[in-house]
Amino acid sequence: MVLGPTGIGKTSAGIILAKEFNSVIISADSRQIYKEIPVGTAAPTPDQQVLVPHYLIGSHSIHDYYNAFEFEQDALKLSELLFNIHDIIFMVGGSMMYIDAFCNGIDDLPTVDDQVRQGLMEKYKNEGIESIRRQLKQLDPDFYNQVDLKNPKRVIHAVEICIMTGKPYSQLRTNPRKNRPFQIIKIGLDMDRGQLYDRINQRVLAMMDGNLEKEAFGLIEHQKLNALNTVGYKELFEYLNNKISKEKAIELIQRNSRHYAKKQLSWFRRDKEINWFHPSHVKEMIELIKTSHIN
RNA sequence: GGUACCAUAGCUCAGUAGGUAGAGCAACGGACUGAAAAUCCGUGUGUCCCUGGUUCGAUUCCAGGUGGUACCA
Repeated sequence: MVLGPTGIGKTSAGIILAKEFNSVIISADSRQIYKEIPVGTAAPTPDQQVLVPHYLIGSHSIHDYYNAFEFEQDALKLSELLFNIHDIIFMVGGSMMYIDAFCNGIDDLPTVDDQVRQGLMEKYKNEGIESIRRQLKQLDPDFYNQVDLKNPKRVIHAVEICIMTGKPYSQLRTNPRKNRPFQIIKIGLDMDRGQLYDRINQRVLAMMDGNLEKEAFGLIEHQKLNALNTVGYKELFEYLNNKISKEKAIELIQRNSRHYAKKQLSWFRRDKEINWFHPSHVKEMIELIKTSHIN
């Protein structure tokens, strides 16, 4: 498992490692999985994918419904197949919740019906969060006491699950720690924060020199899709809708990418199983894999 | 060279009728169970340019210095 903040160089480090072990890569990236947005997500290029076979890159459409549970299922199925051929396989990505679902498992909850979600969204818009909170307090007082009541998504989702199952959401949250039939070695990539931010800022400029604007322009009719509520696209849609200048959009993409990197580091920091490396220290990573790998 | 104005947080700037200071942005820290590149919460981080003077006390007043800007030469 190679993880780390956006822009740190997971893709190239992962390719070097996978080549070294003559192996393959399963991506753990909630946005590179969509085939329509390779530029803004800095997905591995066709050239890179020739060097090492990649899975779950561009395998889905922005119109598909996808989530962490489905990722867990897809990635587990793939790994089962691939372990028949390879002794070691690599997972490379930075989507925290996807990685967590793959490593530790995630509760099997029903997919939320579109009508239920739409109905609650309407209620939220018209009556405000307080009304959803009251509903949650009634349906699941336990969860009401532990949830972040200021976070609409959390509150709404809990109510959704209560409605879908007819049971309190808190009863369905078992916080699983599933055992996997394979060993997981976690390699985290990190570097000086200022250098990382420089890399991120420059990568955004490189994307703009590339085809990011064209990519976003081509998707403008789908701008409401969740898959496009993504750094790089939401800002460009603002620009293409004449809400902000192009320069402002670029600044915002850079800033939001930095914020995202910080958030990823904040999440990964509390996982004590992660072995941290500078992205250039590939030899040390190989050494770690060789010494900790149990046949 | 002369005159005027300015110098406070990473940046742009407020302010203190003399009691060591605060906004916006940036930054930093955190939460996280099917939307997660999402969503949400928290935190001022400071030789108030330097050296003297007045004062119980100076970032604030005074003098000189340094740097910047504008105008005049």
